[in-house]
Amino acid sequence: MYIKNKKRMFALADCNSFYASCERVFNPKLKNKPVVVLSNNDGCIVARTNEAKALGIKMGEPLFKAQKTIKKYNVKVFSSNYALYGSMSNRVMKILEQSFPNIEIYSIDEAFMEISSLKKNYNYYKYAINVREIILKWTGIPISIGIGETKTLAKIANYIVKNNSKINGVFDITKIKNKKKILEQIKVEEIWGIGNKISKLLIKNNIKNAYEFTQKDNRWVRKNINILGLKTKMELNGIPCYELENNFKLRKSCCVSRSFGKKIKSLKDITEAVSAYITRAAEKIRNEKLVSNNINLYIRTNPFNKNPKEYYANSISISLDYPTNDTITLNKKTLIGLNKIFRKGYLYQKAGVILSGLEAENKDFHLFKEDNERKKTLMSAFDYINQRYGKNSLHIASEGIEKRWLMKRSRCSSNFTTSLKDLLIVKC
DNA sequence: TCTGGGGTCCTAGGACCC
DNA sequence: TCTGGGGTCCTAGGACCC
Repeated sequence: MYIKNKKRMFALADCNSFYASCERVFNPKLKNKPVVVLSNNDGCIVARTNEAKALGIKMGEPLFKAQKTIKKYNVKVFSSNYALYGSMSNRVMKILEQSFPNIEIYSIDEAFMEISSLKKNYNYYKYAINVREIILKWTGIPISIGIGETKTLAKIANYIVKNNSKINGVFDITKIKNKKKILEQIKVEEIWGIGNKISKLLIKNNIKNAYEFTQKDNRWVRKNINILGLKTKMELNGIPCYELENNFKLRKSCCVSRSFGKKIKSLKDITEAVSAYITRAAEKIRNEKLVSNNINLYIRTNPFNKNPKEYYANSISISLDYPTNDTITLNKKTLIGLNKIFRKGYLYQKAGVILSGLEAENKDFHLFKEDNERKKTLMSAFDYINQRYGKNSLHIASEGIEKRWLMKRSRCSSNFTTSLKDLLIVKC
């Protein structure tokens, strides 16, 4: 419950160039150097330090397109190391949680905080500066904090910090009563919630910046964009439409998908890959005590290939007879689906499985109860062995041994925070 | 030659019913 | 020849996010 007329305040903390900053923490030689981190399969650039941004390397750019610049300026390149980033993220989030009572962890490197409940006349700016310093000192990760009357304005404030070297890590947009000048400098495509499609539509209608968007008629926005567009517009005007979301919400789907390290042709190789993906997905939902009602499986060739005769993509939705998280049941069903959609003669590039219709495991499950209990015991043993002796110590036969489909990951740093060997190296 | 992965929400349109 | 209308529910696809 919120007191009417009380000024609302949201803060957004966002780690700067997060993945690249993580690499820097454990490799001081990277300080002040251009660094980029790649997506899975060493495909695209997904994190860049300011030095790399200054060289004109774009977010999401395929590695091969940036290769020239990388060589010329000796940019340091890393494969993504999610074990490391996940553990660094936990450290940052712990400090934020201790500093702010109402927090929503929004992504691996971002968190929203509702700060209007802090003391009256509190100096939010000073407090945020202080938290920022603690995080930098204790984890080595630099962050930016934006403060605004709504989540969208906090995002804008954060954007301003990141794009203005004179601002020292924190910007409070609530201090600016007339926001016209500041919003005029934000291009529509930089607004949170306005993506590629909608920004093009707005520009076509002569709306080029955030201020012009705030001046547009509500009915026009509702009709030509959608309800979310209208909410975004209202948030820019300082009217909160989005509250903090609680972090314990059960997820609704679970996806495991990968591009293959090499293009693969045979049903045998795809079977192995798909089997590994569904096994991983089952593990993930078991870990969260969820069961699934539906599997969606898709396979495709390279979508960038211009020759339509060489392109094939298909998917299949498989309803389960009863909700389950049993690896063996899920594997069987998925592989039946795969046999239905697989076509010979194509070079496949990617496959994925999505478990949906997720619900909490029900202990009073009557139908198939005995069968279910037996499977559950087996899966517990399966998970125990893999946790105790390392990932994939035990796996099911259809995953295969050759694994010709495994992704590329040629420039990976060590798991400094999780492996004992690396911890010793860091200490020395 | 080489182009990521994992989520959420909204909406249009089809299926079905009376 | 003439062939309703309105409601609900579900799903696929599209848009967005990091």
